[in-house]
Formats: sequence, structure tokens, C-alpha cells
Amino acid sequence: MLTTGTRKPRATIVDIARLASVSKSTVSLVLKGSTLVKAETRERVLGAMRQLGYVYNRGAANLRMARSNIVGMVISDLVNPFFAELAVGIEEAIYTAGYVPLLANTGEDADRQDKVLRSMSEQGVAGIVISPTDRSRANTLIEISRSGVPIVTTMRRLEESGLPYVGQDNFEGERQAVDYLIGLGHRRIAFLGGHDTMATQRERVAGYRSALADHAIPFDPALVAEGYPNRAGGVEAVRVALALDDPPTAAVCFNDMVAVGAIRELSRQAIKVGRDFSIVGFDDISEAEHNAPPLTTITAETKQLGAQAAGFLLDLIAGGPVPASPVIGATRLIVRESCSEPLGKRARIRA
Amino acid sequence: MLTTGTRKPRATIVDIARLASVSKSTVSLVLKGSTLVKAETRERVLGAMRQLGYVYNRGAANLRMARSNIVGMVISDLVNPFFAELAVGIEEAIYTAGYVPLLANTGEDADRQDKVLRSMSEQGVAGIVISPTDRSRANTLIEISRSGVPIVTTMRRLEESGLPYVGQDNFEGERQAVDYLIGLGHRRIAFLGGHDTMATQRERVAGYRSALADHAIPFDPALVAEGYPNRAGGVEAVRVALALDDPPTAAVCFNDMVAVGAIRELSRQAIKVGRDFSIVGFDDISEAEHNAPPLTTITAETKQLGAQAAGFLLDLIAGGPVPASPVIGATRLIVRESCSEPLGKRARIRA
DNA sequence: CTGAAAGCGCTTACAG
DNA sequence: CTGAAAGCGCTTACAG
Repeated sequence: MLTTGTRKPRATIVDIARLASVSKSTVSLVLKGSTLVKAETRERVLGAMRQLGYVYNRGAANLRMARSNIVGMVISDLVNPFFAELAVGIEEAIYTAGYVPLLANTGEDADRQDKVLRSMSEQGVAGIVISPTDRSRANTLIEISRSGVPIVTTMRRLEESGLPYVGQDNFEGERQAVDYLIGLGHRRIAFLGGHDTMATQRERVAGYRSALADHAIPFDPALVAEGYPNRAGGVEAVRVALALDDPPTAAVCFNDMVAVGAIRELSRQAIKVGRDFSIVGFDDISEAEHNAPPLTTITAETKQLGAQAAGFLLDLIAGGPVPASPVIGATRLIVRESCSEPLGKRARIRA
Repeated sequence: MLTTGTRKPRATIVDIARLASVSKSTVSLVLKGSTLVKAETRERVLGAMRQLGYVYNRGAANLRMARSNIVGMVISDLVNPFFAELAVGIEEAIYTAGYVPLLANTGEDADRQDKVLRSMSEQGVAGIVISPTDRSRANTLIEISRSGVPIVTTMRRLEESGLPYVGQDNFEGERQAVDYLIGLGHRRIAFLGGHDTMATQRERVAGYRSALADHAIPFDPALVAEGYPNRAGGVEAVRVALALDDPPTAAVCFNDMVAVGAIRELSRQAIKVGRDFSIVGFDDISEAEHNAPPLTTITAETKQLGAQAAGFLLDLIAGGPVPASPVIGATRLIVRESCSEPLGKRARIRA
């Protein structure tokens, strides 16, 4: 039934031209809807196209026009719902603008990132939007950017690259989270997950410290437990924090995945989150809302931010100027049910 | 600092040829590592490339060779972790084979699917792997397939298309789930989520009915509560089931997302899953393991299946034969903590 | 309104 | 071992 394997050569504009008894210039003209072509001729050409099952060869056109309608998207971890949402936001914007997204998932592998970047470069992409991997070197990106391909980085800043950046306000977001916890009465607040090799983590930790400082709470380095930015990392990190001599009564987490892992471990230890221990996440992935308990977290409108990064790149591709400063999306605290006053405090009030 | 906007034309093989004082044929030869070129000449050419920052124009080469190194990937819902994992599996296999994946997320929108399919076709993809949207018409796919582009469908079968298919064994998987629940002592078992417009759902419901029949349990249509295949759908569906005059004591769910939604709603109603009510999911997304309680579910090695679908397509692209029968991956029950004997039964035993 | 010609950056026989 | 020439499927001035 299928004719796979016997790949018949596709019809070209000269086939159409011949069948419609016109020149290929004329075919090309009707292809772009030029008004120069007489209606009757256009119809004849269109008919020939239908008859031959013509499909436009965008690659040939791109070659001739010395441009490209392909935009590279390199995503650091597609399996993390946060980045999946980001990817969807980017991808939609690219399609809407009439471009076509070439995707690569690097899975946090910096070598892989270099490879796909090179491949995209060969493919002649019009531009690239990338959420860089952890520990990624900027060399390849800089090189490609120098060759004239616009690049925008997103979500993870690559300071040394000087590349345009679109991200959320990690500092302010984490401040909001910690401020909320302090308002509830917490004093021993841990920071769980992430590594300080990630700019994102450093920015969030800085926000955490800033909120602490505002309330004259001394910063205790033992309270920041690094770990992978995923569920397993959350499990590990919360164990470390709990094992402290003076354990925390609450924690902010590097992201929601870490928070979910931490909550799982806490409940395994029969510590009820939202009563015995308070947790705030970051990202507001859709799982957060459906977690048990529903997770209080920080949102930054991921999908929109993705769309914004793409829009930004599209501007650059269109020849727009490189903006002087990065775009930093505002964050917002979403209160759900994973936090409460510290146990001790309630006890005292009741007494 | 950046030169974006002042896109300098990339160096071509003739620039290299000129600088290295050879013909462009020679440059092309060293490009493909031919042994015909004298070592000294090769070095000179390579040096010129470095000096000019040459980057290969794969598009031009593809045009000339009348082939393509781009493979289309159309995914029905990238935000669903199940499909995200699938996508990663496909994408890796494509990259490993030296191809480059062109991604589109259709978000379950059939019109969008047609659009991206057309776009990929224009782009001259070497082949396409697609997880079709719910209610997707096969026309465009058949048309493209007829034009000689190999296509493999995955996860959602499009019976009327006659296209090669790689998926998991929905029938057998659901049988395993229901069989397990029956073994635990359940008799009133609901099927939650999904619509019968989806082949996947129909196959799973058939497996559900088959297991029931094996144990001479009559099928009660009221027990299958359709709904969206996501968390919200799970919330809705379980409410419907619970409102029945003779409510179920357990449920199998269309997928893990539905299961997670259902569990959330159950716990909202103070019904403890894994004690008062039993739930089995389908897919084994990574969230399943970290859910509260950890979700008993059916796995089909998603990522591997994705890789298999891609490998399959790659064979077709290489000119391999269209296999006579679909590839159906085996499923396996993963027992975690979301199930128990029905309450009544335990009460009786204790009495 | 339509046609002939050149050229985008490659590869591939074909000579030498 | 290396070079000259043709051609992949388009677009774009330029004539007419």
C-alpha cells in the first residue's frame, strides 16, 4: 500500500511550468502571490500544481535568497516540566512568526550542547534561543554569535558571553518566598537543591540571603544544602538539612521538582508538610498545584517568558538592535497549602 | 560587542579554494575526508577554513544531493511528561544517527498538526515520526506518505492510515492492571479518563473489559467515566464515579496524569488512596514514583519505545521495507502504594 | 504581463 | 592527485 522506498522525485517549478505552458519565472510569481500574473494564468499554474502534487522546496528558496526560516531551540532538560513549558512557549512563537523550530534537548550535557550548536550552525539557522546547560562554556556560543547568527539565552544567564538574556527575576522571587516564610514566623529556613555552578542558583541564594538580612536573621551556610535540581536532589537535600543539630522549620527550594522530592521524603519521615514543616518551591509547574499538599511557590509565567525570548530573537533576526539590558520577568508568590506557622510558635500561642 | 545585525556573508568553498590556491572540487574532497587529496594540500585547505571561519552549508549540499538530513518529529502534547520522555527518546536516536530533528508540538490540535506537517514537507524532511493528536484525520499524513516521505506513527494508532506503528500494548497493559485489582479483591472497578475517540483509550477499555470477563465480573458501562487525559480530567472523572449509587472501590486510569488528578480529588474528599480506595495509572511517568502515595502503574519503557520508533523510521529512510505488522512493546505492572484490598473485605476478615 | 539568464553553495562525474 | 563544468530547485533583476 505504501510507496515508501520508491521515493519518487518531487515535481519542481519547471515541471509545473511545462505543464502549464509558462516559464518558471511565472510559476515562481504565482507562488508568492504576485499580482503581476493574469488571473487566468494563475489558475492554470495552480491547476498544474495540484495535478502534479507539487510541494515547495523551501531549502532551495532559502539557498537562493541567502536566508533561512529555521530557528534553533536548544533546551537543557526537556523532561523537566518547567523547561517543557518553556519550550512550548518558544516553539509557538516561532511557528506563529512563520519560522520553523529545530529542537535539541541537551539533557544538561555541555558537550552535547556544543555538538548540537555546531549542527544548527551548519544547518544555517536564522537564529538560536538557548537555555544553556549547567556548567556550559560560552566559547561555541560566542563563536557562532560572532559569525553573525543572533542568539538569545534564556533562564540561565551566561555572564561571560555578553549574549542577550531573557529570564525571570530569581533574586526577587526568592526574596518573596523567604519573606513570606519569615512573616509566618520561621527563623531557621533552609535553601534546598541546585548547585552554585548555576547562575540561577546563585541568584536565588542571593535573594534568600537578602531577605534574611532584611530581618536581621544571620545567614547560616549549613542551611544551604546543594543537590541536583530534580526530585532526587530534593530528597537528598532535605535529609541533609534535617540531620542538622539545629534543623530548619521551613525551606525554600531551588525549584518545584526539588520541592516535590523534599515533600515526598518529609512525608516518608512522617513529617507533615504544611503543618510540621513548610516548603516553598519555584517555577509553578503544573504539578505544583496538584501536589499533596498543593505547593506554595513562585511563578514567573514560564510560557510567556519563552514566547518573549523567542520574540526577542525574532526581532534580532529582523535586524533589530541588541538591547542594552537583559529582560527580567517579574515573579509572584502563589500561596497554596505547603506552609504554616512554625510548630513551636503555635504551641506557644496556645499555651 | 556583538555583531548581530551586521550578518556577514559566510565563507564558501570558493573562498577557501581561492585562499588555499586549489579548485573548489578539492575543497569539497577534503570536506568529506577523501584520501585522494595529498596530505599537504589537505592541511593547506584546513588552514584556510580555520582562517576564514568556514561553516559547511548543509542546506546547499542537501539540495545538490537531493536528500535531507532533517527528520520531522511531531508530538501531540509536549507538556505531558509521558510525551516529553517519548520525545527525548526519539530525539536522541535521531541525533545519534546523524540526522537532525525538526520538532513540532501540536498540543492536541488537529489543524495545527496539518499545518506543521505541510511545513515539514516543504522543508524536505527525510521522514517523520508522529504521535498523532486526538481526533486527527489521516488525510494529510497519507498524502505526504504517498509523495514518498516515510512516516511512522507512535503511541496513537491511526487505523485508517495504514501507516507503520510503534506503540505499547494497551490492551494487555490494562488487563494486567485490572487483573491485579481483582486479585486484591475488588469487584467494582472504574475506568477513569480518556475519550473513546482515541484508539489508545478504546484499546485500554477493551483490556479492562477482558480482565473483567475473565473473572466473570459483569461490565457496567456506568463505571467508565470519560474525561480529558490530564489531571483536571482525573478530578472530574473520579467525582462522577464516586457519585454513582453503587460506587467503585478501585479505579484504573487512562494514564498517570489522570491518576494523579483523581488521587488529589480523593484526598480532598478525605478518602485515603492505598487504603480506602485503590488506583492504578498507566505510563509510569517519573512523577508516579514521587506521588503521595507512590502510584502503582503500568510501564512500557517510554523512552526506549521512542527510540524504537525513530530507529524504525531511520530504517525506512535507508530504504528498508515497510514491516507487515506494528511493533507493540510489552507492558509491565509496577506495584507501589496506591492499592490495597477493598475496605469491606478487610473489615470482614477482621471480624 | 511573461520569458531568458544568472546565481545561491554545494557535489559529482569526467578529464587530465 | 587536481581542475572545469554541469546541475540541484529556487528567485531576481532585466528585457520585451
